[in-house]
Parts: sequence; C-alpha cells; structure tokens
Amino acid sequence: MSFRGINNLTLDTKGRMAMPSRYRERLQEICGGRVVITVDQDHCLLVYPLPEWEIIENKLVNLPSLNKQARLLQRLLIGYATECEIDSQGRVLLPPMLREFAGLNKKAVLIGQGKKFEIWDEDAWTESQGEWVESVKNGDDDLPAALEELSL
Amino acid sequence: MSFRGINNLTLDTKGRMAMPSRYRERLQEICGGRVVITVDQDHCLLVYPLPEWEIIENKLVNLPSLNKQARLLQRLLIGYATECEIDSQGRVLLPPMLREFAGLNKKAVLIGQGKKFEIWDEDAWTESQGEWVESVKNGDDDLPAALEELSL
DNA sequence: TGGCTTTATCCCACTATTTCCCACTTTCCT
DNA sequence: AGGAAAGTGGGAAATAGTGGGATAAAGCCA
Repeated sequence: MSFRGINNLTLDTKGRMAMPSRYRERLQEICGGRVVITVDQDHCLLVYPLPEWEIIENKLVNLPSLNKQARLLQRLLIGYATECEIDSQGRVLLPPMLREFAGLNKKAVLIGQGKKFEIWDEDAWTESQGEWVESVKNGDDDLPAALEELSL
Repeated sequence: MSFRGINNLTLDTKGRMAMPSRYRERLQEICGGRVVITVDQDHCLLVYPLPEWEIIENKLVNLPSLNKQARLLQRLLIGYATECEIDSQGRVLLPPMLREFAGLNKKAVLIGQGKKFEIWDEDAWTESQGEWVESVKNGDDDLPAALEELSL
C-alpha cells in the first residue's frame, strides 16, 4: 500500500506535471486526487495525499511556539504546504513558489517514498545522489540512534 | 480546516493587501471577514480570525503579571492588536503602525500557519529562510524532544 | 459654529492571471 | 498494424488583482 519507484518526467510551460498513471487510481481512492505539496530541507518537494498530510500538520502545529527551531519548521513546512488537485488529465499544477524553491524547470524526477512522493529537479537529483553514495561509502556521518540499529 | 500555503502579494499605495481568494470564503464563514492583526517577536505580522484571537488574548491576559517576559508579551501582542475588516474586494487595510513595525512596503509574503496567517516583508522573509537552511545545515542539534522524534 | 481641508472608505473599471477544456501526438498493448 | 490509453500543448473564458477616482467622514481653523 506504499508508493515506490522512480520516474523521469517533464513539466510543461505552465508548470504542470503528469502523475504516472499507475499511481492515479490509488490517489483517487485515498484522497480523491487531492494532495498537499510542500518543501523539504534538501530543496526538493514533498507530495502527500491530503489525509496523510493532515496527520503531519497536526504534529507540527502542536509544537511549542516559543522554540525557535520549531517556529522555523512550521513556517517552512506549513507555510509552503499547498493543496493541489489532480486535473482531468492526471496532472498537478505546481505553484510557482514551490517550483522556484526546488529549482524546477523542465526535467524533474518523481520518487515514491512510502506515504509520500518526492519531486526533484533532475540535475539536483543526480548531484545529490552522487553525494549520498559518497558519504555512505566513507561512513563520515554520525548516525543518530534510530539509524544505528536500522537493519535493511 | 487549516490555513496553509504561501503567496507573494503587493500592498497598494494605501497600504491595502488583497487576501488570496482561496481563503476568502473560509474567512467569511469563520469570522464574517473580521480579523485581528498584531505583531510577532520575529518582526512579522499575525492575522487571526476574530474568534481565534479572543482565545489567544484570554491566555495572554491570564499570564502572571509579575513576570517580565509575560508583561512584554502582553504589551506587544495585545497592544498592537487591531481589528480589521476585509472589504468588498477581499482586501484588508493594514494600519500604518503595523506596517511600520514589520517593515512592510510594496512587496510582502503571506503564509498560512494553521489557525493564523503571517505577513512578512519580502526581504525579511527571504533572509529568514536562509537562516533556516543555515541552521539545518549546521545541525544545531539542541532540538527539543518533540522535534527529534518528528517523522515527516 | 460653519466652512474648508485632509483623511479614510467604498466602489468601479481595467489588466493580468488562472483554470478549464479540447485536440493532437506518442507510446504501449493486443 | 490498429486501437486505446497516456502525455503534451495551447487557447478561451472566467476570475482574481490592482489602481484610481468619488463620496463620505472627521478634524481644524477662522
């Protein structure tokens, strides 16, 4: 019941992106084609089915307002979160500000990530992938506890 | 049932700001177009639907009067709070003092934040965003527990 | 106190943007 | 190879944004 897989796709001149057809039926079931798109710290976009997003948003709004980190997170995640509807051709219109944030122009990459999707600019994706492979190979990250005990 | 999303918008010469149309119906329902605008510690403005504000104001009024922080908060938030009405074109007139406080001139950014909105001067917003990216990159790791275990 | 000046609010009209829909091209499956 | 489904592009109508002007209100000075 999970979104997986990677797709190369193109945005048209109006910033619309065609969802791969294999996801459409599922999205229709889960959320009637209503998704929420927001930003990620790695400068890609996240696409959540509406109900899934609401769970996350709930967690976010209940963070303590006095904490600076929390406020920044709220501002970015909730601030950029935009509800979008999949049109009759199976496309979503990506709002200009979100496209800008992720540096998206023509060529993009869509990645299934369980409950959500990620959208990357193709170049950014290629680059980030290289970096990631490097850093895992070198083992140069201090892993938090949850990662240390992760078994793949 | 929550306000979200980001919009670039412009103030006209009279200091009026057009609310994005997608929020108007909701605002009409909730508060008949009556909102309360006040200031935030980060030098942006906060916009609350009237009933929502009254809850907040109540909390503020009941803070311990001897505490210095509390008194400052009260003075700022309650002091600057101004009731404004959305006009027939869907615009709110931002009072001069509030515009001044947030350093607003022509270009502004409106972000949905659940029960309220925030209004930023465009430059201030851009800057604040850079700060966020910085702080994530540097891994300022004194995150509160609530943030540590947040799964998006 | 009356009239004049200044400020604020309301309303109308133009421009830009968005959204919706239709049609063509391409690809994949039978 | 033919048909169907998916991807792509573009155009037109509706809607939202913006600016300006007119009317009403309020303050001020004579």
